[in-house]
Amino acid sequence: MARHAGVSTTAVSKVLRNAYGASPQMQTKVRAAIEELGYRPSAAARGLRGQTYTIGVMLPEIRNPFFADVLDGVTEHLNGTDYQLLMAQCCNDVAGEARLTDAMIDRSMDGLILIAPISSRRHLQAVARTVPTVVVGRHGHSADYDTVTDDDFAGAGLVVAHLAELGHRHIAHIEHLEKDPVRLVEMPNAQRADGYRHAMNAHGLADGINVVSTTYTQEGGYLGARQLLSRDVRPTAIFAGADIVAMGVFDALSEAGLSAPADISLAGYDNTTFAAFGPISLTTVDQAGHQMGGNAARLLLDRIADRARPTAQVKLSPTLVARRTTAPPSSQGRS
Amino acid sequence: MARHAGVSTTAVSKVLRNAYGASPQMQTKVRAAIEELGYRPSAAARGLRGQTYTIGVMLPEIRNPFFADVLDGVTEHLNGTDYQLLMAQCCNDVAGEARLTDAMIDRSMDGLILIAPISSRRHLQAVARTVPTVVVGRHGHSADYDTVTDDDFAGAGLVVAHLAELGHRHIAHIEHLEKDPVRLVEMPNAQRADGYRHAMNAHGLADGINVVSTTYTQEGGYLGARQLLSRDVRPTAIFAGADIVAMGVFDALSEAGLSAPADISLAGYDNTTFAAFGPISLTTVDQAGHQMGGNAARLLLDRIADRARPTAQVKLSPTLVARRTTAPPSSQGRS
DNA sequence: ATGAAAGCGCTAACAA
DNA sequence: TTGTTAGCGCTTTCAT
Repeated sequence: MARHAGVSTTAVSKVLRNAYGASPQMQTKVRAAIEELGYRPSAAARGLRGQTYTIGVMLPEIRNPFFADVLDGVTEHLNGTDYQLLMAQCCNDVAGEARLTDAMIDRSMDGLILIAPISSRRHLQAVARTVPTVVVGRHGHSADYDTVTDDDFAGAGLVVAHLAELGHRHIAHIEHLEKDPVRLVEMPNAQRADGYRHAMNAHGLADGINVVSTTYTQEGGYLGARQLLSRDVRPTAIFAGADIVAMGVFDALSEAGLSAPADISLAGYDNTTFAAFGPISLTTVDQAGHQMGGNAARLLLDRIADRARPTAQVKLSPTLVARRTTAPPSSQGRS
Repeated sequence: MARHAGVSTTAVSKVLRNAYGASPQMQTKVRAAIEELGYRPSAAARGLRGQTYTIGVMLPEIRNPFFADVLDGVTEHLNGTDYQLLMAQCCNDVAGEARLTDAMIDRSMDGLILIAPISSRRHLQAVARTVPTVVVGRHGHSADYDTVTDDDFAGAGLVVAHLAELGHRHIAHIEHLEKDPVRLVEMPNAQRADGYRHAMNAHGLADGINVVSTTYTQEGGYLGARQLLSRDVRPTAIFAGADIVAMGVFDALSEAGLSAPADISLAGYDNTTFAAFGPISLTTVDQAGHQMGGNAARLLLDRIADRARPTAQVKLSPTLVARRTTAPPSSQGRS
């Protein structure tokens, strides 16, 4: 290739990287040869010395549209740069996450964006010390990685305020069961549950606090709702910790011959496309996933440029999206 | 690392790859050193000589749950192997697809799975000649790449048969507008439209043929349905070419104060989680995305093992999933 | 069975 | 401004 252009490989390398020390005529000569031979530099070989121009994104679940929003934000920010985004879905267990981060490091990626990781803090730190890393959707400072989060505590408060304003006093919450002490502080689900309790107290609704612990899945929502519906005192509103959980609640409601908001008000969290869908029209909280992704990408590129820069914590504010599944409590709902 | 174990780098390499020529004692010695140093082989450097153990998946749209199903099938089949899956979302335009396939080739991936690509056949061939490739969700033979498809023609037939059996005679179809002559034959959307026409004729419903061309998006479904509803002769049933299109149809129906199946029957295609969701309960066609993914992974590994093997075309049979959005036509629906 | 040496396609330090 | 040279961390002949 270099021979074809009649120059040295160094020259080619320089032109490719727009590095210092390449005359205009050299540039044209090399570019012509590149064009002619359809030459493409091997990112793999390049990675042995310099950068691979590859950024890895780890996502826990591809089906959750919220993560797709985040991804769009990342993609958009990276458009026009030389970086290529490669993502991998992860398996929802700590060992799998470690395997995946290792795999990305082995492939000498230039930077990693970890979305809602469940790994130990210790592992995240180790990863971040090896390769520039941004953690999305997990609270907690670190000197090694930047973070982008949504203010989940405040978001839960928005939901409670909305329902309280409609006149609900007995507002139940379905949370994702969390036992690990670190994650209990850092995971969004825990923050939402805390925010719920705090807001209930703040609105003088301490008596209406009612939490069911399941998982952030449709199944979890279904089981949680069944539990709530079977209790002596039935809540007039349910705040599901995620839209996907609300889907499960819908299932349980229709099974019980109930509907929202006629019999019970229902709110979710994430503003997924599912929530926005007309026939559903779920009241929910918008996390601005797009912005989160954009911020993550920006922070990552900044860190790649300067690894010594102090870490940043970006916290975005959620907004309530009131739709048709929430309404004032029906009289029969009170008990 | 080799020094730490007191052996040559060659020996380490051999142990790592379970290659011939490593005594048991050598094995243990090396493995001990690996453990001790927490050593990880660089997949990047490895790629310069041998394989990278990386498989790339290109998907057009991460939000479509059908693609997630396919991905699950691929992942499951690859579990337990040394291969790591990395995916990238593509931009729905030919140039972007080319950029992405190039990027994956530059990163010396061992194999590619292209899901529903819109690139020219020529480009696909060029890619497949460079790296083992399996094309999913696109009809048409090639001597260079294996294919995995669903029998879309037959699937459309299932829908028409189901509706005809219910007594519908005027069944409209919303298709994805396709002009490119090659894609007109190879793309699933075109096959579905063909299958629809064929089945309508076969059932003696040639008069009821009514096709609207928009796009396979929610917006496309909305616009298509509005067009159908505004015509003099209103169909008693709508066959949307994809579940996502059916979502748009729902929007248009509720806007017009109509509902399915009371006023009009509605069927989709893909059996996405959305269709299965209780309150929706959309009649649709199941493509067995999971199986498609598994087959794609299997074919790819086979091809990586033997690049000369003749290509295979796997065509899976879809099944109808009758749910609650289809019913016999209401009398007022006839016009 | 083992290890020395060459080289995969690049980039970076240096010399010309 | 240019080209020469020495690696990056692996795999792969080919001697030993």
